[in-house]
Amino acid sequence: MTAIHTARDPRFPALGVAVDVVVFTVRDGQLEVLLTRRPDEEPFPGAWSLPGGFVRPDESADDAAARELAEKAGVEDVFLEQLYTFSAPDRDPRSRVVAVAYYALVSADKAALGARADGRTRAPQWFRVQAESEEHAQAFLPGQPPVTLAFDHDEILRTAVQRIRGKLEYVPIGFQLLPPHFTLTELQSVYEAVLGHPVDKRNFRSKIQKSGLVRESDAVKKGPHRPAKLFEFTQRTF
Amino acid sequence: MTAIHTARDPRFPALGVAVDVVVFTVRDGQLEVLLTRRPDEEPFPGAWSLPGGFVRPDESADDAAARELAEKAGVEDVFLEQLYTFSAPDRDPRSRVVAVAYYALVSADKAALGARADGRTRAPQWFRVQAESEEHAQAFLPGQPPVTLAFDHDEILRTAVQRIRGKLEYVPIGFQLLPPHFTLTELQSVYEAVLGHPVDKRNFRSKIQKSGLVRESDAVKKGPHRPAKLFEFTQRTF
DNA sequence: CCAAAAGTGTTGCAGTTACACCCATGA
DNA sequence: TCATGGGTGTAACTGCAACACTTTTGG
Repeated sequence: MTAIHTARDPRFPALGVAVDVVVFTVRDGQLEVLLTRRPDEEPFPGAWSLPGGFVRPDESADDAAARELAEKAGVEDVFLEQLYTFSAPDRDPRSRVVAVAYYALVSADKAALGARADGRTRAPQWFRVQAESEEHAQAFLPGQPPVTLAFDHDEILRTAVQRIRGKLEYVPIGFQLLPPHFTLTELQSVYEAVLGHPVDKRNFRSKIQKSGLVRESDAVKKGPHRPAKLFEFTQRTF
Repeated sequence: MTAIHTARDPRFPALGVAVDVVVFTVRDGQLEVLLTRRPDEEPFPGAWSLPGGFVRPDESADDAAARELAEKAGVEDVFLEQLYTFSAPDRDPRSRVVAVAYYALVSADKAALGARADGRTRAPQWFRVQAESEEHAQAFLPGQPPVTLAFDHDEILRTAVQRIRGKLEYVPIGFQLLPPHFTLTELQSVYEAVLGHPVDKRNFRSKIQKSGLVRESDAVKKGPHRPAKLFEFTQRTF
């Protein structure tokens, strides 16, 4: 900790730049977020926090976020977008760290592969997101009270939930949370999980079909009931 | 330049955090942006650039942006919002600098007070913004070709123009660009300048009046024609 | 034949667009 | 009286919300 107080170029005060990634998935109709456990050291020993880490000298923040996502969640080539930069001088009690926050959308099938442990942090874990109002968002495990996240990560999570809700209305990000083939009911379930409220089935289906964003495939999903047509995106990126 | 390579905490590589502020105003129906001239030293000697500077150890990026705005544009208490963080490793050829970009909206009456010079940089100057398509935005002086900005500031400017256009549609930021009392024609002119295209007078007026965001005052603006009613915002903040 | 989920249309309302003329004033 | 910008209403259209029953399958 003393090293950072050595004499240096005054334009570069002792200050770190980190990325934190809010990784979302939807599983069983529930919005979930990936959290990692902090080591048993100050600050916030053992607390849950968003996966993140310092930006390396030769990489952009975007690169760093993608790297963290690969390391902590084990996923690549997913939707990843910058959220906001958090820079309160005391947001990290040890030293000055500016956090460039990102959010990622991962389909449930990819999410299952991820969540690997490394040496310092224990295995990351998926938490459900509870966000009844616009101003609150909390992570919790079923049957347990919500957890309080380290640093300002509760605020980052809240900001991320607001962002995806707003964005879902006019950008087709819902597709990012599904495998290549999906039923319209599954797509609707994703929308409901993100928005936090039910949507009308007939209106939803007609809107989606009119949008031209999905194409009917010839496969069906079977079950102990009427089979559902499987759809696919007409374009993978937007 | 060597100082930043001294041994130090590895979590804090030699890396600076700066803020750049895209200060907009609307004057004579034209969207304008404030630019400062770089000193005659590398990199980009004498080039025009967005006002900005390094974040100090004890201030947040928000604070730094507000400070830059006060120092370079001479304005305080204006609309100022974070835009995006630019972090390509080579965006500053000298050394690693991450830029947290902001955009500000200043009314033309306040803008006239600002634009002061300091020792290193010459007096900042207002440039018009040309942005016919969504993908291009350039600064220019009347009768002159567009200027190429230093660093990645052309990209930042373009991002800022996209942002205010998108935001204007659903957030009443147009008011930030006007003095406390204004005519509906002036407000319409601000919208047209930001959006870059004309809007229908009758539809605009009925939408604004229905919104409840403005209140008719009892003053009028005179001229060599029929006097126009002056309006005021019903709320100063949103 | 029963349970479970899939699938399907219409109507009313609200918001948006397109559009042209008269009004009040100062010079 | 003329030039200048201020001010006003309506009709067609489009998108969104509300709403309930029939179909297909496996067990």
